[in-house]
Amino acid sequence: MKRDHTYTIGELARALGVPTTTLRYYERVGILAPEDRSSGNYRLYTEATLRRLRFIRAAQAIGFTLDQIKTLLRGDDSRGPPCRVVQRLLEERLADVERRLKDLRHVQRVLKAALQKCRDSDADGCCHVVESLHAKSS
Amino acid sequence: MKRDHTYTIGELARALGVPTTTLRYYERVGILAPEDRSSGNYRLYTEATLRRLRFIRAAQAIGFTLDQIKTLLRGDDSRGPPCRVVQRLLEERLADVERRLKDLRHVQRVLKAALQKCRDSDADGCCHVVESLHAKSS
DNA sequence: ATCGGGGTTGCACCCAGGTATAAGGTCAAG
DNA sequence: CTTGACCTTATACCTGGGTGCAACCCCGAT
Repeated sequence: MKRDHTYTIGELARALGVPTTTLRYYERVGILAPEDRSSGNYRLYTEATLRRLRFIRAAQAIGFTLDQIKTLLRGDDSRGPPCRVVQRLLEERLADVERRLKDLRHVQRVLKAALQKCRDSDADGCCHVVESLHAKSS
Repeated sequence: MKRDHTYTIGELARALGVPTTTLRYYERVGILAPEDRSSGNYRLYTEATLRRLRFIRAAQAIGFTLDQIKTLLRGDDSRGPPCRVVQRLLEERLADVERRLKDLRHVQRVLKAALQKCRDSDADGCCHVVESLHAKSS
């Protein structure tokens, strides 16, 4: 086990392919602080920060906002976790995703129909798109 | 056929459930202009504007940006349409939607797995969410 | 000692699609 | 002829997740 290994901001950035500016931004919005500062006032990060950052990026990919991710992480920081809160967040996100899936499937159908129309009326003026986009739901 | 019927901005807004401010915004960005002005300098819209607005909202619901919608509408305005352009826009949008569907299905799986884990480890500390979110793709 | 490639700060700006506010003009009904 | 609902303009601001810039500091190699 490597103990005490620290990263500068650039090293952390390279490790996860995140711009350094973004890491400073994360600090500004209070989601990812460096563990310490070097003698020369450089930010110093540890393995723990690395894991935290990895989680943040994964959660972002899932569609959580940084604010929500903060909440998810609070459950990690202060054990005696607001597990309920975390679970609710997951459930809400899942519900969102499923709504979104439904909507997108609808959109997919509409687009396919529009394209079909477009291709059918190839020769003539074509593109009666204006008439053919009738999405009833969002 | 009702000819010449005009709408004030408020009437148009009510007709489609769009705030008047948004209609003025649409004018600013050059996507929906009033046909004329009244003696008192009120914006006057016609049936044609109404149809155009309906299209705009439908296209937005499909996920097109206002810029893209402008392009779609250019094919409507100046006949001798850039039909190819319109078709390409539809195809690109469809491809986007399908990518997004794929991503969301992945997200759905990850969330379900995380929730399952959360529910399994009900009694203990619970919420090993931090470990369980491993979305490899966006 | 100096040079290049790090790092630090603060502040402004980007995107899209609006929303808010202020200060005033118009119009129909009572 | 006033009241109230509606309209006009201009300008600034909002959200989220950053990006860009200026001006300066730090550190290791030459």
